Formats: sequence, C-alpha cells, structure tokens
Amino acid sequence: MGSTDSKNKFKDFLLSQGLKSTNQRELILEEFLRAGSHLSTEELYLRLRKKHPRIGYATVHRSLKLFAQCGIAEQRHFGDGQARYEASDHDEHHDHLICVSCGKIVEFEDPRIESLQVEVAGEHGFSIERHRLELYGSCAACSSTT
Amino acid sequence: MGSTDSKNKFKDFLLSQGLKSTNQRELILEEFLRAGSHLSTEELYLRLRKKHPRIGYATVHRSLKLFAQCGIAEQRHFGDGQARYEASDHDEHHDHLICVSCGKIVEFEDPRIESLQVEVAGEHGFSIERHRLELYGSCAACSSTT
DNA sequence: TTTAAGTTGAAATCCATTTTCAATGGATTG
DNA sequence: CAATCCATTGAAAATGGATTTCAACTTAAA
Repeated sequence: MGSTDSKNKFKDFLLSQGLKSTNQRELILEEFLRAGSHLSTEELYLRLRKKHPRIGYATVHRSLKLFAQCGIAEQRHFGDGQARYEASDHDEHHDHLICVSCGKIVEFEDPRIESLQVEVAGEHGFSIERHRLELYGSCAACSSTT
Repeated sequence: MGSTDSKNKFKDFLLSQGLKSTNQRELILEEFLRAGSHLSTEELYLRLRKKHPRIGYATVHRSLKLFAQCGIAEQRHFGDGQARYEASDHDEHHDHLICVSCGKIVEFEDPRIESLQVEVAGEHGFSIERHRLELYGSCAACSSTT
C-alpha cells in the first residue's frame, strides 16, 4: 500500500466518522509512514518533536489509535512492555523474527505454517480470527560476534 | 513434572541462591500448583487470601518471579494487559489457543509447525531461542452460540 | 462571520508492576 | 539455646506506559 493510499484512506475514515482533518494528524501520519516499522508511541513522539516541538505525546498516542482503527496501522507487542505500531499491508500477513541481542526485527511469512495453524485450531474446535507468531533468537550478525 | 518435583526443585533453587525457605513461599507454591494454569498474580493472590489473609500481594508477585527464575513456572502475556503464569513442563513445549469470546485457553503442540519455524528462521540467518505462537478465535461453544 | 462540535497539549489519572522500608523471621554460629 | 546476620514480609509508595481530563483552540458547517 503506497503512502498516498494510506493518506486517502485516513481522510476517508475521518470523514466517515465525523472526525476532523488537522495539521497534527497529517504531520503524525507522514512521519509514521516515513519512519518505517515497529515504532513505539514514544519513539514516534520523539522523532516528531525535533521538527514540531508543539505536538504533544497524547496527540501522537491518539493518532496512532486512529490509524489502527482505520486499518492503516497495526498495534504489536513484542514483550518489552511497549506497544509498537507498523504500517498495515493488507495483502500480506506476516510474522516476526526478533533478535534478542540487538533488537532487530525481520518480517516473514510462510503459508505452510498458516495452514497448519488453521488445521490445528480446527482439531480443537476453534475458528481462528487472528494469530501471533514471534520467533526470538539471534540474528546472523549477533550470532557471529559471540 | 509432578508437584513434588517442583517443590524440590524450588527448594534446591533457594538453597543454591542463598535464599530462604519460608512459610509464605511454600503456601504460594502449593496454591500455584493446585490452581492450574494461566493465573495472573492478582488471581493467585485472591485465591490465597481466602485461606491466608495475611499474605501480601507483593509476596505473591515476588514468589511468582522466583518460580519463573527457577524454571518451574513461565510467564505469559495474552494481550489482556496482565501477566499470567503457568507451571512449566520441560519435556513438552506447547502453544496456545485463546477464545476471544469466553477467554478459554487451550494448549496444543504441533511438531510440524515447530520444525517449519526453525527452517524459516534459518533462511533469515536466525537461530531461535524461543518463540511465541498464539491463535485467537472462537472456541466450539462460543461459535455455536452466535 | 458565527456557531457547534471536534481537537489539542499539559497535567492528572489509571492500573499492573515493582520498589521501599521498618518490622519480622530463618538459619548459621558460638 | 542465644546471639547475630541477613533475607523476607507486607503496607504503602513509586514507577512507567497508556489513557483521560479540561480549558483553550481549530475546524467545518451554517
């Protein structure tokens, strides 16, 4: 999904909900899309503050929630106690590899795992809505350093 | 792993760390083993309080952390904002199915998924230490009620 | 404009978790 | 057994990320 698509989708969302387009929301969305994935609220706030010191943490927080509601972002938790957000890519679901040493996060997808999940859930009478798969370990760089 | 094993393992752990066996720790461990899986600190504390009103929340919290350190318990997060603990079963790893409607938690394991995880991680140069796989959806009972 | 309603940012609040600290208790030593 | 040392306990306070409050400010519709 291109960044223009996301911006339009967000505008449509605001309209449809009777919410307003504001300068802050635009700035926050732009920085969010520019910054790449897996940012915490805090990190996005700090990045924004460099150029726009008047934007408050609460507004960043509220905007990220709106992005998630609208479907252009997704909230994640990787066990460090902070929520992180990533830009949605609705065509492709993906899971995460997290390096416990340097914090690097790599996305992957594997249809074989996906279908096994559905199968296993079915055996227990469950129908899956969503799932979370995270692999924690050492990336190539960190493995070779040890 | 039997409950006697866990108790012995915990005593050995305390000794090896220069920590002390106390009445509270024994009571908390017994209730933890008796109560079954996926309890939050709060839930365990409330159960204990019925029979032992003098045990404090902080002590329950600290004991659970000790159980985890010692390897007889594991901490989990299922996205409801509370940490949960379950008794370790070191022979068998397992993952979780969580019903988003009634909160029911079912454990499962699938060696095929496990080995695919190792394979996929290897393709990205990662060596896995641990992973987390959670499937969220509706259990049989909740699906039929809708 | 004018007006009604949503938005903003600083500060306050929330809530699970974690820490503090004075009192208490376990275990080692003489 | 008594003395001593040091870990433990529990109530209360502190912490930290997430969320809400509220008065001032914007936006967009009339």
